[in-house]
Amino acid sequence: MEYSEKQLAIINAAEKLFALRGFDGASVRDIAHEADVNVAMISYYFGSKEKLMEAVFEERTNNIRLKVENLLQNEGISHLQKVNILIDDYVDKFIHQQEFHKIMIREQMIEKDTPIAGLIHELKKKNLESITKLIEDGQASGSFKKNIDIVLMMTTLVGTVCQMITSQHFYRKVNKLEYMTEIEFQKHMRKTLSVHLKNLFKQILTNEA
Amino acid sequence: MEYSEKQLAIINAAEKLFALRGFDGASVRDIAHEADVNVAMISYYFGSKEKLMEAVFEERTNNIRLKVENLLQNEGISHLQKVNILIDDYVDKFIHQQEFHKIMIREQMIEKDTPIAGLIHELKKKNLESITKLIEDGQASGSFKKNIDIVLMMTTLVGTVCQMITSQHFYRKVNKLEYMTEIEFQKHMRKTLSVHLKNLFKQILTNEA
Amino acid sequence: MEYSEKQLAIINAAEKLFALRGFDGASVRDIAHEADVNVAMISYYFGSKEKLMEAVFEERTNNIRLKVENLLQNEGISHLQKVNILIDDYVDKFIHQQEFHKIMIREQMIEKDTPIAGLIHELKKKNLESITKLIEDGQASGSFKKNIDIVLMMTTLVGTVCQMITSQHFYRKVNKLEYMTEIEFQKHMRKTLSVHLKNLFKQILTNEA
Amino acid sequence: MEYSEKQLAIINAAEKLFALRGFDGASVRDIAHEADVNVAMISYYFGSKEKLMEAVFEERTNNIRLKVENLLQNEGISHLQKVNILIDDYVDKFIHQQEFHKIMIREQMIEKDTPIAGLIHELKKKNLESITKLIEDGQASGSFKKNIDIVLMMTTLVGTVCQMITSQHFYRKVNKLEYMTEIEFQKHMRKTLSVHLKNLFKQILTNEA
DNA sequence: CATGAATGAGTGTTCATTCAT
DNA sequence: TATGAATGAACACTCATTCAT
Repeated sequence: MEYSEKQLAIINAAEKLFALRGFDGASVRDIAHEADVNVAMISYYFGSKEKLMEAVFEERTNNIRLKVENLLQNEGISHLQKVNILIDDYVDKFIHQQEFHKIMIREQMIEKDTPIAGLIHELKKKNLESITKLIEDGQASGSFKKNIDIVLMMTTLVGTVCQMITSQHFYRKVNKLEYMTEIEFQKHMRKTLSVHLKNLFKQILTNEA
Repeated sequence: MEYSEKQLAIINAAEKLFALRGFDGASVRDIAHEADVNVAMISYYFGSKEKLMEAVFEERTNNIRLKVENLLQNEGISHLQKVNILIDDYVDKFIHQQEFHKIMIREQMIEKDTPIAGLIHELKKKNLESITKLIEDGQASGSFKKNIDIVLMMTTLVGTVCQMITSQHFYRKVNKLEYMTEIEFQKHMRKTLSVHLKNLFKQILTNEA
Repeated sequence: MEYSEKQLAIINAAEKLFALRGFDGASVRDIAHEADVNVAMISYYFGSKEKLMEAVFEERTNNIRLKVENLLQNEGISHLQKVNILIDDYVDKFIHQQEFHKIMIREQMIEKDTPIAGLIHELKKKNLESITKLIEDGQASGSFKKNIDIVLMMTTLVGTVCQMITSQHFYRKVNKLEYMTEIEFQKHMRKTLSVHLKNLFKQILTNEA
Repeated sequence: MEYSEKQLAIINAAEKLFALRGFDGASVRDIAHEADVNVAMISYYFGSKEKLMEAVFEERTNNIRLKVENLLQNEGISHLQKVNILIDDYVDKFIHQQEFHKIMIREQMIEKDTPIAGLIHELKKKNLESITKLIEDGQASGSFKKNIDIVLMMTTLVGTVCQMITSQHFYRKVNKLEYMTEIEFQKHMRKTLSVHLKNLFKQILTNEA
């Protein structure tokens, strides 16, 4: 699907406002105003508010999947290094696409069987499969422990990053990091999360500390 | 604040629907219908939809704080055991009050300076202070490592539990646990999270694996 | 009709708020609060909000009719003096019962055939009849001119006083009488209107200036 | 401000119903129905019910001010004739814009400091200034008496016309003028008021009868 | 292709009134 | 008799969407 400049403006505005106020809290009027287009354009281009949300998802999930395919075949690096690369990749994606991920967090909680719920499920399943391959590879080679609850491990990965995103104001205040610019703080979060999660994963996956 | 039976019915219904659909997604008519009361009762009892949300928060946060005070003085158990008790306490609270915690997750993301944002901030700050005391106690006695990023550690605790809650359907499906009753599955989650988090914390806090 | 203390409190509160905000602008809750009684009392005592309005009317129109009967028979004073007494009486009544008269002004404009419209019509008719007798008496004795449009004359009397009441803020400001207390200003209005209207009536009724 | 046909329909309907039932007594649904437009159009065009009221005022007060400027400079007519022209002008305006003037009467009585209260005050002040000039001109030339309470005089003018408007049903009934058409009756009122007020003013302003 | 105007359903809230005690 | 609780209808207003051009 190729979108025009105006359509992309709408998608960007929608992502921002959906993240900030939730689906119901963001009105199509607000979105249209934010995107600097006529209100009618949203129905005109996307059919409905719900379809716009789906478009946001499709647009943002295109390149969101973890790039694990090439990684698997690369024999020059250790299995743990591969996992570490994946962690960095994931943290980066999350921090750079905070707004979209906020939407995901919200939508995950809704129990309705919407098309979006399906998209999220699909995405998570594929990510899980990629990781599983990587882990099983490491287990086969003896690098990783047996009996690893991969879903639980992923829950800690995703959960820690999510929580850091949703409560970043609190984290910043408590640690007195208000002096940083937004970008500096993002780098700080990125580094901190990276080190922290690599340590955790090393412990989960291997027997060493 | 003491609430009547009807008021509690409204609070319960509101908690459920706010958790499921978000504040804007849940209409007062829906809530009234769920609570089996007249729509006007909500304004009558709580003044407004916003005030109802605040009532939900006040009602649910009354007993939500971690019971760390008595724990600190108990000298019969090790510092790590104290932390483990706290983890169990936290996991229990979260699982038994899933719906309220979903609301908290949602509200955390909104950047507006609402009274509720203040309540959440206060709650997190107090919990953090409690934990900090416990950890510093352990550090002073040499049981725990120095240089522990407590906020980050808490982020992993809260994040992992949150993520488990929000994606429990996915977790259940992938692990083929649909055969369990809701209560059995909750027990399973509780146990799994408890063991997992205790392991992680042991690694974070001490030098042993 | 005898009213209890509470009923009178309600009637007084209703008069005040109906005058200030109009019938629809004053809620029964406001009235109950102003009267310091339970909301349900209003329906309980008076049946409905409309009936309360009627009660206000009945209560206030009991003694509002011009006391012309005795005046007619008094042969010690001239016809013009009798008219002047009536003018003073009318001005006094209006100024001391400003609030009720404001309600009357409002209700007069509604075209619906309410019981209140009937009460107002009746009151005006009786007042007109009283005046007419007095004027015709004066005409018979040769004191007053023939061909006097009594209704039109009364329109000027009532209209001037009404207008003074409704625009008293404007009158006070323009004439820089803010330094007066409320009571002083009422006395001032009373005197000014009295002199002014007596002059006008003298001109209308007689041939002298 | 230029209004579309639909907007004018709304303004006309609002004027009618506000005059008849007062601001609070006239619902936006009634107004929309009277104007034969969708309820939402009122918010769409005017923003709110209050803003609609303001629009009614702005629309109706555009040409409502007394045309005294040219009159002052005209040297071919006497001062009293000028006053008489003004009286006719005023009576005409009032009778032709009865409904709007009813709104003014109602709004005048509310003590709140609304934008509309300000508009009314401004209008009355300007009208008063115009009249004052005219009167002072006449006084300077010796045509009019000294020591005239102009505000009081205007109170009689405005009050008499107001009262005639608000109680026209009574006037008509008492004088047995029901046989007239609405327009005939309006002409009758116009003529009657004109003669009556000119007489009164002549007496107030000059020494002759 | 694009848009201002328009719509009907829905929002949270307040209303006068009635109910149960 | 007196009242807190409760009700259904109505309130002004906003919503996502559609229409006419």
